[in-house]
Amino acid sequence: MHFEESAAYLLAKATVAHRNALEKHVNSVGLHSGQVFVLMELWKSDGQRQIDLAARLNLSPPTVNKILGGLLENDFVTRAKYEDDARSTRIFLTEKGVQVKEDLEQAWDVLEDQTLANLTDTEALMLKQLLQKLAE
Amino acid sequence: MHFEESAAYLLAKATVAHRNALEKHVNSVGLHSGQVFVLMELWKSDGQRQIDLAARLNLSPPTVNKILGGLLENDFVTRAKYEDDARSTRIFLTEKGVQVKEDLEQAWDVLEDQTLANLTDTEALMLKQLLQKLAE
DNA sequence: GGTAGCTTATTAGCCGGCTAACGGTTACTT
DNA sequence: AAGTAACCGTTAGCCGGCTAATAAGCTACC
Repeated sequence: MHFEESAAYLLAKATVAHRNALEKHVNSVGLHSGQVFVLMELWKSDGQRQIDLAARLNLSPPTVNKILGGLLENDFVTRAKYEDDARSTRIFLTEKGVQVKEDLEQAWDVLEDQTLANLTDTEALMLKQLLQKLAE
Repeated sequence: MHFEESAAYLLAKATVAHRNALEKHVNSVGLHSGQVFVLMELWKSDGQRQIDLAARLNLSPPTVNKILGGLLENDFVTRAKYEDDARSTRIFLTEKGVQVKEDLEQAWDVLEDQTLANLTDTEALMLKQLLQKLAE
C-alpha cells in the first residue's frame, strides 16, 4: 500500500501548505486564521449565539469560545445578553468588525490567486466542485 | 464578493471535517494524527535526522520535535546520536514502530473509503491529481 | 410545583501547527 | 588560530482544533 497516493494523504498535505498561506495573508489584515471564518458567519448574519456559530462553522463550542475571546479583545465583536434565554449570549460586529471585511476581501483575492496558481480555470472549477462534494 | 465560493474557503472547510475523521481513525491504532506522517517518512527511510524529517514533511523543526516526543514516549521510535555530527540525532523505528504499519494501513483504507464516499472513481482520481498540483 | 434532564457557555488540558530565541557544534574565513 | 557565521535541536509561548467536566438556566413531565 502506498499512503502517498491516497486522497486522505494528499488532502492532509495540501492543507499544511495552504494553512500557512492563509494565516500569513489574514495576518496582514490584523486577523488570525480562525477568526476570519467566524467573522464571515457574522457578516452573513449578525447577532448569532455562540452555539449557532459553532453549528454553522462545524466547530466545537469551546473552539468558537476561544476564537471569540480574541475577537473581543481586539474589538471586532461585542457580546450582548440574549433577552429570552439567560444561558445564551449574542455576538455582534463592531464598526471595526464590519469594516475589516473590505480589507479581508482584498487579501483573500491574493490568497486565492496564489492557491490556484498552478491550475487552469477549468481545473480550478473542478477542484471547487469536488471539494464541495467532499465536505458533505 | 462571496468567500464561500473561493477555493481557499472550500479547502479550509473540507479540511476541518477531514482532520477530525483522520484523527479518529488513527486513534483506533494508538496514534495521533501528526505522528502517522512522521512514521510514514520513517517507513520510507529509517534513521533520518530531525531536520531532514522536517524538510520532507514540510513542517517546522519544533513541530517535528514535539511529535517525536510523543512517539518516543510510546516506544514507536528511538533516538541515536549521529556519529559524524554532534548536533544531530537520528531517529529509528522500534519493533513496535515497524509493526504498527500494518494496522495503520487497514485503518487508512477505511478512512479513504469514507473520504471518497460521495465521489465516483473518476472524480476521486481527478481530486487526487488536483490536490497534487495544489501542493506544489 | 418540583425534580430530572437538556442546553449554553466556560474552563482545563491535550495534540498539532507556528515563530522567536537560545546553547552547543560545525564550518568557513581571514 | 581565531573568530564569525551557519546549523541542529530544544524550549517557551502563541493560535486553532478537540474532549471532558462544570455551572447555570431552561423545559418538560409527572
